[in-house]
Amino acid sequence: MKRRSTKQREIVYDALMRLYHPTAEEVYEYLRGEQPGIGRATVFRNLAVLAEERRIVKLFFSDEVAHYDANIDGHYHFVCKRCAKIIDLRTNARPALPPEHDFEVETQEVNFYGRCRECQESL
Amino acid sequence: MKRRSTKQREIVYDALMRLYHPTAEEVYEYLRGEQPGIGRATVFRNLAVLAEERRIVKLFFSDEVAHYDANIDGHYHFVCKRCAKIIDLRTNARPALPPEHDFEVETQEVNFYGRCRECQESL
DNA sequence: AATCTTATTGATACCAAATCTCAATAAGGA
DNA sequence: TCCTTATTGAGATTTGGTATCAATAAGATT
Repeated sequence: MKRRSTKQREIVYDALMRLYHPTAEEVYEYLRGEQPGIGRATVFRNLAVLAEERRIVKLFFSDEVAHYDANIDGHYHFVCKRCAKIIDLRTNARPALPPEHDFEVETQEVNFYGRCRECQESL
Repeated sequence: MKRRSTKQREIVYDALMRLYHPTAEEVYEYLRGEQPGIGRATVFRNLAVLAEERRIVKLFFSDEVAHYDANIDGHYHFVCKRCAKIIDLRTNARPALPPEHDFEVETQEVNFYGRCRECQESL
């Protein structure tokens, strides 16, 4: 099944570059503003396609909703348990798989959960 | 709101110790066998309570369903993208947060995605 | 440029995981 | 034993995401 390049796919990709770790729903809401007529399923589908093509990254945190990231450089994430902010952590270190395993690793993710600066005072 | 200890909560915890990274639904199905009468919502609720109390760990992978783990020692996970197996990776290394951040880290997770041994041959 | 094949779209229906509601039950302190 | 109220179980509801399908359009072939 040869893949075609479509206007909608690039619109979704462009939107993602302007948003910070949005969910699919958030991308859709954002685009309804600028591109009325775009379908919900189209947004969800194209995010999946883009992730499969490795142009974007699909992220999973404890809120149980997929988030997307146009930044495909390997980096960690910090998630605040109180305000739910997701923050990029630049790093060059990356955890290695224990060598005794025969796994073919394609991607990896490192997530930290806790409290961001602003939320540390509050209960 | 003082928490009470209940029979059902311990039943859920015991079940989790016997299962390997189950989803809440799988715990429920398992318990319906041994403890008919236990409610679905009760299983979901108690898994959440146990995770909040840090007696178990709630895990998030790319299948977008929460998994639970009675092993609370810090360890990594490998997820096979083909057969969906989740495998514990023992390790003593743990990634550190870049020191310039003011975050209070409570938990962290490290996940690898790829192909397990048996799935490397298949398309 | 006209034509053809079929990937993609958008509307909608559908599904499944998780949560919410609420009357009945039971934990555990008085 | 009595009281307060956290917890339970059944079922309804919510919600993120997927499947269906006729209409559209990408892009290869004449």
